[in-house]
Amino acid sequence: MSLFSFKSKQIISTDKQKIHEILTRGIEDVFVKESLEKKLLSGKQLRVKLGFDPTGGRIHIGRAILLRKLKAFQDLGHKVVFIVGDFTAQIGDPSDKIEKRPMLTREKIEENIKDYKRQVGKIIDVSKAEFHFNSTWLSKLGFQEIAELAETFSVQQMSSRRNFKDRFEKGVEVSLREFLYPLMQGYDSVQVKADIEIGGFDQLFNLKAGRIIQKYYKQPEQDVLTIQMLEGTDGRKMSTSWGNIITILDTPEEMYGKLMSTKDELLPQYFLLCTDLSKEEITKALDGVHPKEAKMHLAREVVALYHPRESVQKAEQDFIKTFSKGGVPENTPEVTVEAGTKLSDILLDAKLVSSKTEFKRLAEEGGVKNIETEKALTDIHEVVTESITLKIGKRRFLKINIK
RNA sequence: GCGUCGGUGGCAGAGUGGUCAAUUGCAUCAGACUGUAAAUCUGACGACCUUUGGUCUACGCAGGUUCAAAUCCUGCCCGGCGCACCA
Repeated sequence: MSLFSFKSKQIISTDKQKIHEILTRGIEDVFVKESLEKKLLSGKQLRVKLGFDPTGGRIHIGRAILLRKLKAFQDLGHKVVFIVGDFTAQIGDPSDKIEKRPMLTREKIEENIKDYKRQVGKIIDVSKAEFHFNSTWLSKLGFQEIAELAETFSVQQMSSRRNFKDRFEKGVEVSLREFLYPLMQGYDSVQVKADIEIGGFDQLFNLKAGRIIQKYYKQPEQDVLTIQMLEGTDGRKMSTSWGNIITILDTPEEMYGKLMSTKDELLPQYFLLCTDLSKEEITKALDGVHPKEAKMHLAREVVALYHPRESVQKAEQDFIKTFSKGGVPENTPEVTVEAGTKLSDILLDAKLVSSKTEFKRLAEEGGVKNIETEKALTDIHEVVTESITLKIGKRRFLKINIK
């Protein structure tokens, strides 16, 4: 062991209250609980692993639950270890096999990681965390070793994994390669000597695979922590393609608004998983409180985690002004046109409507309003002769100035 | 490779020669109502126009049959499943 490892002796907190919080809040499953508790109380610095694919994209607040959990570990003094799945990203997940994923170039991966670090940095101190590329070791494995790794699982074991089983029953193909994926992820754990690995509940099998592989390599087995899955703002699974996500890069206004538009039933879940409020505070925030007020409270709490305090207030005021009082938001887009320009053309140019037909529909439905007079503009051939501010539907606004 | 079923609007999934710009569900959008961009109800949901109507483009791609095709035929491309290939 080199001298450098003694350079910064990390002080590890064994605060029982905090440990309890880590192991229960927003947690779906802990495996093995006793072992993990013991480890955390031992005062030894633990290596907490989280893998991610460098495919780019924004981190949403469902994913942020994981990161916030990591942060809790980091706060206790433990080591956060990120595995950049550059290898697994390329060959790993064949579930979307309609189109073969384009191979990510080295530069693209680097760029994505930089971006990822920037985003993660909003939650975690990345300077204290380790980053490893799993191609470093996975690309060097030979068939000999892969075969040995494969020996650690039986086909029956793999087949009983729920999402494989489902597909067998439905008659949907499961490729052999998919069987290999847990092996790779597990091997990552061996390489970084993970004490703990965390992931979403859907990752349970892969996480546990790490234990099996570590055991094979005569390493102490990692304990596994799975996080509850956060539902999207509409109650469905959170997914980029559904558009029901809140990302940690959203502006305060976007975040606030999206949180306000969540279903009432999701309130307790969001409070528990997305804020730092204690259980008692959450109970207080919900008990007998008007859902709208509770939601505003939630929105303030969440926005404050990712944005400065002042912008929280601003976002709230903006929301009240725009939606509760029917006003105009701060950042209303503006256009300047010649007098006599057709309204339909202006809106089309401003991309507020996708076609003239859409404009026609909106106008006929009374969805295009002059904000000052509250009058709906129903004439589809309306021509603009003076400066006006329009509200189209509930959340599209445009200020039109005349040259 | 052989067989078989299939490729339809953002998605799922009807439709098997005219009444199809295409049922329905989800998503989306609007209106009403409200507690908010929630819930509920109502409506809209290819584009363009001189708009009780008209025109164009669209049901994997390319042709063909027909007065008429998402629907029938031929070829091609892509996908699911079964069989074979191993034992």
